[in-house]
Amino acid sequence: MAQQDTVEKILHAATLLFSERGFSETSLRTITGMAEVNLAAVNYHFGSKKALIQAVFARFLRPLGEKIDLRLDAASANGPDVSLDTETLLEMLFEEILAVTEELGEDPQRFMRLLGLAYTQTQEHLRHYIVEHFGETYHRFIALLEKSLPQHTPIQFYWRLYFMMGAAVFTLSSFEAIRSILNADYEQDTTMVEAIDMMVPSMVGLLSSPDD
Amino acid sequence: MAQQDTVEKILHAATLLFSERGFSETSLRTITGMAEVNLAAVNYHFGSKKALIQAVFARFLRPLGEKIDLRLDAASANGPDVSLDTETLLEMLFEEILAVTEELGEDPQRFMRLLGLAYTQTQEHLRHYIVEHFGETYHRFIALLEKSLPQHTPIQFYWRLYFMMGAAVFTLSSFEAIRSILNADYEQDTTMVEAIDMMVPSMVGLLSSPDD
DNA sequence: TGTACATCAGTGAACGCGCGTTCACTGATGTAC
DNA sequence: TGTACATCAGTGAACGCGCGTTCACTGATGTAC
Repeated sequence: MAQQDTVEKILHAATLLFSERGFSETSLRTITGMAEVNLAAVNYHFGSKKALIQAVFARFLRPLGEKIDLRLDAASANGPDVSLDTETLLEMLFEEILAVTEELGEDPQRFMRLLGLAYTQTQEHLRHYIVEHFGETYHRFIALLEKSLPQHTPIQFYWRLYFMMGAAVFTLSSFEAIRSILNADYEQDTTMVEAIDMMVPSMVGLLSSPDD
Repeated sequence: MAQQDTVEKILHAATLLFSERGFSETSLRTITGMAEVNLAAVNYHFGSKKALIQAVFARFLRPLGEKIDLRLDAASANGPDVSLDTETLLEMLFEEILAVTEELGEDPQRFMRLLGLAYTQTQEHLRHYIVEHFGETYHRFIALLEKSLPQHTPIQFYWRLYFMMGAAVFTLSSFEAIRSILNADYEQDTTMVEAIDMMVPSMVGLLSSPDD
């Protein structure tokens, strides 16, 4: 068995289990059991549980950052002061999230749940890791989003950005729960793509409605 | 020492520590250490760690439910088909959350963080407990909120409700982090009440903006 | 071509540690007669 | 009023368990001469 098989099997199982249960609720024994590899293989390949958690995020965030940088580079080819509107920026972000998860063969909902967990669970090392490895693209994207909403003061923009992130992370990471309630109470099925299509206009409304 | 002292000391320390670290990341030894009571006192008074987690929520949710029921009763005294507008309902909810936390001598932010954790951490017993003991008032409130937004289909309303809950829980539970970034980047301090004042109009906008 | 050695993915068993829980016990207070 | 008993909040020490990590080892593959 090639090394990549074991590493990839561990990353896939860890993505699945971490997104379902959280980090400290998931043991290495559960992960290696599901991946059908030896318990010691995690420490052999990654060094520690913390490093495995970071690797799970790097698997998504590295290609996502590259894709977004490419899109922003392409947009700025026309001139140095790019200006994209709010909706275009949000749609671009969701498109690339869906593209990355599809290439990795993972469910996009799992990735959104992981992002939510990175914010809400106590994993200081993880937040540092994400800022260090993904902060540049993040700030580049946020700066363009702010530019697309010139009506706000920086502080108003900042609050609304957080409201939006909360709505997006919470909704997409609880997608399966919301979906099953919709099924039970309204006899209506829904897909992640439909949820995003419903969410983008709401997000734009939330971001662009006038101050006070 | 009267029983209430020990019980209350445990509940206070647990509220503080759970909201900061999460449930499985907080050990009974840490809680009893901070509360300055014996380790075995938790199992003596509450029976188990799970029961302690539920008691921490009951301490907030029981009085909150009672207060909201009273407010809704008072509003419906004028006639059986109450109709309150969206903003009034949201303001009422936040007012009562602030009132309850003040009476308990706890920081409202901790309570919001606990609510967020109840959604995002794996604690099935807790979600069952909350629905069982607080579900009635919750559904009564949501029904009135839906009534205040007649322009939406039930499904549209349902999605927007989730967007709003995500934005509220995420923002208020990350309040301290947001506050310190605002301080550092914009040299501006902010309070929880100001954040809520800024949030309510955004929430109303998010809920009431037209479909598609 | 053959032999000796190095590299490296992977393994099985054990390590110490912190966890939630249990249990026999204490000592103060209240109750019955 | 005095004595025996019951109740109950609280305690100290130990329990077994699952955890992340470590370590000596294996066996296959590649490299040097």
